[in-house]
Amino acid sequence: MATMHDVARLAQVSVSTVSYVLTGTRPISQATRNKVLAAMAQLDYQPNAMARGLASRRSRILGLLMPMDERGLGATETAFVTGAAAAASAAGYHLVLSPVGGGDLDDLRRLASQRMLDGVVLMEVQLADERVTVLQEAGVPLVLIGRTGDTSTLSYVDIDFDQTVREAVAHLVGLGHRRIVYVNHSAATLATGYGPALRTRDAFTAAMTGHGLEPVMIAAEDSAAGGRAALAAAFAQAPELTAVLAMNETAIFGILGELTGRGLSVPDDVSVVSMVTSPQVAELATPALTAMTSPGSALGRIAIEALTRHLDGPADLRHQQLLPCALEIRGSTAAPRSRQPVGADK
Amino acid sequence: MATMHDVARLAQVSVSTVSYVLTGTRPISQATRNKVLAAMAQLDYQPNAMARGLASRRSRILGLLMPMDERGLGATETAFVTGAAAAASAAGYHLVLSPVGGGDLDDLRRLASQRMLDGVVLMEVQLADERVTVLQEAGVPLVLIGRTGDTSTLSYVDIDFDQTVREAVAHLVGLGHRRIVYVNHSAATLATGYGPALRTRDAFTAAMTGHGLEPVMIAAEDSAAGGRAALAAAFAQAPELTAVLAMNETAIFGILGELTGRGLSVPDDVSVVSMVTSPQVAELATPALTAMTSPGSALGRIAIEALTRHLDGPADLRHQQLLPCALEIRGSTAAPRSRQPVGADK
DNA sequence: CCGCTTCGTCGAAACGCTTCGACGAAGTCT
DNA sequence: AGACTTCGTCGAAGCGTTTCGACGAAGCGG
Repeated sequence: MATMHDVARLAQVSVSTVSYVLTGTRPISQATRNKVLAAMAQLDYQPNAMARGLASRRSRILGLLMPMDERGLGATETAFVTGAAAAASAAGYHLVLSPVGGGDLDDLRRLASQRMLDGVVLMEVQLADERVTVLQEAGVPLVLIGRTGDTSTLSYVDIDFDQTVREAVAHLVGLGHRRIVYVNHSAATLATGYGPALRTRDAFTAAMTGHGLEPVMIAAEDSAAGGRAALAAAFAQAPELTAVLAMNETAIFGILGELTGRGLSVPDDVSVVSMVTSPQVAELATPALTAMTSPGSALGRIAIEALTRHLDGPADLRHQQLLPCALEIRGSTAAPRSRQPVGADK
Repeated sequence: MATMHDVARLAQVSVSTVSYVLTGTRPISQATRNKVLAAMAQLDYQPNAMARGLASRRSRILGLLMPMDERGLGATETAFVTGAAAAASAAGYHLVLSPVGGGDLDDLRRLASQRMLDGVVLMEVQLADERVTVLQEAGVPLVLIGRTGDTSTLSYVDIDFDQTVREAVAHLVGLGHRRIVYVNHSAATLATGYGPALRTRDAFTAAMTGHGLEPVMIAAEDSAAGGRAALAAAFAQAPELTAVLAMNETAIFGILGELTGRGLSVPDDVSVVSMVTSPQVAELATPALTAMTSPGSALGRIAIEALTRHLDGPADLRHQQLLPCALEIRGSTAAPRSRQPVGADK
């Protein structure tokens, strides 16, 4: 493995000159640069990342910390990752994904204190998230995907849940639906302070109230069975419902199954809108789901860009941005059969 | 940020003694050790990963290289990851996930040559995989999840597709099915030399032939639409089919939808077995799918253990191991209606 | 044609750790 | 009791970079 010394010797320049060619920190004449470059190519030289990191005190590695639960990464989260990876690579950083579970707070502290990561993007942030505290104490530059409760001091990118819910409700109301049920994540998830669940809940209430309608929300376990149970609960609370708005990507298949099981057709009897969903998942269902498509890769990209800007630029500016989901109409929404002049049988 | 010198000064020992306490490379008396440990605690000392890596020429970082396509990680792949992460942590290594796409061969070469990774686990290996070559040339210790065509020189862990298919077919045949169609990945995927697709194809042919039955295989695009098309093709080729064996986790929902669309019920009219599937996905469908459950986290764990053993132990032993999937019977398989004495209407 | 910048390069000192050889102080063997 | 091993510790030499101060060589205005 060739070192800088080897390159310097072959090119007949000093080691520091080689370093300047590599980093661009000081001007180098074209002639010298070419000599050095040629020597590098000839020796197939690759700088040693550790030595570089030690001397410069920056690793050029960014961490993307994501909790990995059993359920796996949905296409939405994957889009974060690919967007982030592309942006990091473009900015000349490596991106490493670290599957830190909730229990690994010490592990996280260690990782952060070891100066191995120049900065960190944190996914799936809770309203009160200890990881944020740990990272801040360790002095690691930080950007969130999601938001804590107190957003004032941190950089973040997040989905604009308020607008997303408002649009979804508007779509349904525009079709003529009046009785709309919102299927959220589980009660347990709500209790832990999971931001998206909480924010969409409030946004739903506000949107429905704004239309003069009564908001009905059901909490569903993140499973197909949870979706089925939620739908049963929904019919119990609002027998005349004509539309379901679902936040829970996992439960949605249970909801659809239960609907079919009750002999109800989508979208003729009940319309379904899936929130914060990727096109891939929306297409899995039959009929394909009308969904609010999450701006997945853009979120990842923007987070990384904010982070690198913070690292490279001198300014310690805060970046705070909300992105709405886009309404994509597919086959699971239509005007309600019973009150619209579409085909008033039954 | 405290350094080793600070600790040494406070504990009134030499720097090397502190290092020996940390690494256990040489014996240290209990008294000295306690002094050092106390000093570390008092200063909240954390060793600098870069300096450590530079001096010891090992980063204690392992890479898990996984291609990230749009579709996201299924629960199966996620299980690899969590299993691997747990094993790495237990062995005192960090695990970083690197989403290297197919095009990033140069990127991979750079990563490997920069001595930042002590070793690598490679996922989703093709039969002829350039990444393997690149990594081998860079001299990075390597374990595969999956296999290349020539398995002789490499360490790997993989699913025992042969046995898995055999068991699945045996289950179906045991129920009385004779006309079984195998829905594989797409023709394009097969053409790229994707091992699982190829191996299951051959295993299916062998298993069916072994039962004196005719193997029918359909290639399906990895999408719900692909599944629907595949089912149509299946009925064209084998109108009297009573069972579907599917390798394609994405297409399976299309298959089920199309079955329902044709007025066929699962499992009464057609039995469905999903291969290499996680319980979570199997439960999404209605009825829940009988599936061959992949040994996900075990695969990840074993791969990492093989890698760390290779790194820490002196031996350059090869580790080659196959794990079968476990048959989990749920609601999507039953005896075929038409030829079994169950209820011979229609 | 003389001081003054600017340019391009060099040598050497970090960066924070591991590891090697050395060396007293004990213990062990004969 | 002397010659030999351990045992526990130290000092110093790296590991392969970056970065700082210095310094000749040009280039420039007056």
